[in-house]
Amino acid sequence: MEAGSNMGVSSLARESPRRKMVWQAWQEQALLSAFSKSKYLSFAARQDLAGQMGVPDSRIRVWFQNRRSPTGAVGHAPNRSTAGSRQLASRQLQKELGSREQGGGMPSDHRQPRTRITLPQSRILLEAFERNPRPGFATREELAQRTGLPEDTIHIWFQNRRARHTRRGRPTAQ
DNA sequence: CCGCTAACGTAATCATACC
DNA sequence: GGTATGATTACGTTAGCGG
Repeated sequence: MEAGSNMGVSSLARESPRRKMVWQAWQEQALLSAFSKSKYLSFAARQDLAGQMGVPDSRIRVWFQNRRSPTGAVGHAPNRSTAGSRQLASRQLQKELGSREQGGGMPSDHRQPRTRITLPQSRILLEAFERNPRPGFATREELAQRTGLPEDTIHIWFQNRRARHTRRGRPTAQ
């Protein structure tokens, strides 16, 4: 399976992840309380909770993602990727949030507003991507400094970039 | 050493900016 | 309308903290 130049992961030591969050008891209670009300948080609600707890909102998002996982830990369930369930979940979120809204049609705070990455910022990220498509926390922080973008946005940018430009890249005439 | 779970990854999808 | 791409989801894996 290996022929030396594998773009692979085995020999490429992964950079250090972010330091693992350790919740205070009162923070965990706040999270549990919010989760019991709804398994999903709008962007506004997530920001609000993060502000109250004094933690980055990305940590709240990850906590909810992990918490939503069946048994909260994963490990089995050979369930195939059912596109239907994703759509359903999205629908449920929309419905929950939508039911509170009425006639307004203000989808603004459901999702984080789209960040508009400028060309100079793109150049910095692209250059970093060529050096290492999976930067660790320290590198992402450095890029955040250099670009002025949030670290979380940079993390997402790399995920999207890997998904769409790494392997079977199809620039489609560009 | 080991269990729990934050952090992280991929793939698909939703949503929006831009033409 | 179609394309590009940022943000969110489900689901699975990796790895750090603390017992």
